[in-house]
Amino acid sequence: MATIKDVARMAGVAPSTISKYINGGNVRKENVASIEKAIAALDYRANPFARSLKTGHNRSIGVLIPDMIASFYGNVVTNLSRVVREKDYHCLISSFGANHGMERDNLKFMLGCGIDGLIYAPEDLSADEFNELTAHCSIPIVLVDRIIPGVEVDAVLVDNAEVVYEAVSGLLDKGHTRVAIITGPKSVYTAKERMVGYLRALSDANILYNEEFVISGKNEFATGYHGFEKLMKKAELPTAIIATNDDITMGVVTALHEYSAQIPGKVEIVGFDRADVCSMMKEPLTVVQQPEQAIGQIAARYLLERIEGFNGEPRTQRLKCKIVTK
Amino acid sequence: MATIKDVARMAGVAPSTISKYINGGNVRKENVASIEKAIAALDYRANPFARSLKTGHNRSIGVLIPDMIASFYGNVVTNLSRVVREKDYHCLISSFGANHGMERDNLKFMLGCGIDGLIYAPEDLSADEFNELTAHCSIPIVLVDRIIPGVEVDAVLVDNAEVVYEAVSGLLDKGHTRVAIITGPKSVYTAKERMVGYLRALSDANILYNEEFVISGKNEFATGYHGFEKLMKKAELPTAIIATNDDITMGVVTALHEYSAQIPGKVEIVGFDRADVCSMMKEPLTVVQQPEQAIGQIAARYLLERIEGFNGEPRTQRLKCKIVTK
DNA sequence: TTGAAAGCGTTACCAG
DNA sequence: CTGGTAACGCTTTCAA
Repeated sequence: MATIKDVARMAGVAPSTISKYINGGNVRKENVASIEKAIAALDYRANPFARSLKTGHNRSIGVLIPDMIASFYGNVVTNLSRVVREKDYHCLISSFGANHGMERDNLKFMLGCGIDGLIYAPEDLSADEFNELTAHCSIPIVLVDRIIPGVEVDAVLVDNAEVVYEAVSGLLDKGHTRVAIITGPKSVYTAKERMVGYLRALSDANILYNEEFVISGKNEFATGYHGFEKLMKKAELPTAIIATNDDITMGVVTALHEYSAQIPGKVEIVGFDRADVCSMMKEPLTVVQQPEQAIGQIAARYLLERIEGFNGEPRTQRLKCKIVTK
Repeated sequence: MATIKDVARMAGVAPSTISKYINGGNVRKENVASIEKAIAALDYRANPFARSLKTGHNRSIGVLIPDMIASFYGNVVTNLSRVVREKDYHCLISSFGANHGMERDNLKFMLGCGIDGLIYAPEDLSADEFNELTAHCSIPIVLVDRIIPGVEVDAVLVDNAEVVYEAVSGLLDKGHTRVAIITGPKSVYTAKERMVGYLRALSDANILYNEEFVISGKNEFATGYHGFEKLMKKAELPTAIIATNDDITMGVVTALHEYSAQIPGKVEIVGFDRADVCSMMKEPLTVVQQPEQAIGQIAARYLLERIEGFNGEPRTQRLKCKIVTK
């Protein structure tokens, strides 16, 4: 690769002049011409390492998420990267597959790899671990989707408990009395909050909590599908089910379709995230739609503000989810 | 952040000794002790920019894919990152959302950002553009899932045409004569190859190609769902449909479930990728299962070999897909 | 085994 | 507006 010196030599000016030109300084017209020619001829591109060594930043942000298979994170990341791109930043994305060791490991790498800031959806990290890992690193961090209780940084979340409360209350208002929930791992922040909303709705309606109607498992298709099967074997069948994750929802919907002929009465489903699916189905499916676009955009903005020097108190943005029925 | 000099001062040795220690050289026992203490006390981590500036590499590879929402790429990337991690490399992942400008842009950034190698699933880049962009950059590149005709680098693909030929022939052998296909954009390499397999199977069975039975659209749920609806409005209904992408498959399956009561006769579906779904459905669904794990692993290995100096002829690995029915 | 010194490619400063 | 010089933090060399 050509270096700035090669360009300088070819253009007949000093390296510092090239640098100035590249970084938008004023350079005499005739020099501009020869510099541009030399850069084009040599296909010169500034060495990012050398530049970052000098400037201390490299216009890139890290994104650390549990997995890249869920449509939810895919959408968040897509929107987020659009915002940072506008400011000429780039995204380095890494996922840790809901594996605790890998989560620590990736976080460590991200913090040490020279990014200017990090957007992070934690799965299974304690506040102590977080503080230990980030102690000596000065880049700003924004948490998305999930928080670590006790960690005080900017965060962008949704109103998990509230929207589930609303959805379940809606079912109860319609006359359902046996509402089941199929939800994610008990260790995951969002699953916990959603469970809280479910329990509170039941309790506010004076309905006794029935352990049989609570199924918790990994955030995946199988949990929803098998969860539905399990529920349909109970002595008393639930008449409604809320699924708190997109993959779980798809599993429940698929199972419902398959078993519907054999089920006495109807089972009403409330799902999460897959508004695209729900909008197309003939049988009305209600889903909780998370504002993925806003989550990504606000998280990106928070982070960029910090990178550019904002130094105020940590902010927490709780975004409202929508409940959509077709 | 503490620098190597700080550590040296604290440990009472020279910076070069610290460097040697860090990089696995021999250091006197007593010095090891004080060095370790100093590193821990200062939470010292080598500045990656400075290190890379010196060594010319930074043990990271780039992964550039069309989107991060499809489960296919999610799985490929997950497996691939496992392999590189074993060799202590890290992945920088970027997606371009099937947007041509962004694809060029991201490729450019990736090539200039200092990674040691790149794994790339191109969507819409010509050989000329590829060659132009990579001309002056010396890192190895491995193409996955899709190739750019005319570009000679390592590539890991699946036998798209063959497996679709086999799947469609299977349908024809069963007696189906009206087999429809719902497939991705005509510009995408995999969609083109899969179409070839479809056409060849029909032609080998002496069945006339019927334009009405070919639906092409974006690789998404809606294409499958609406495609199914469109097909069911034809004067002559297809008795089987092959969907050449995971999202399209989910769309078709969902629509089938919804409309099945109103459809005279049965419609058999062959889908792509979502073996998890198919394994759980009671109505048998056939899917083409791509070896995502192998794709990721082999691509990673190819790339690491190149990074470590292998300099042989470009290799193309065509992996076999499996057709699974439950 | 150790450490002084040179240098990676860039930017920042300041004198011209 | 220009260019020489110093410095960023690290690794490498080589002499001690």
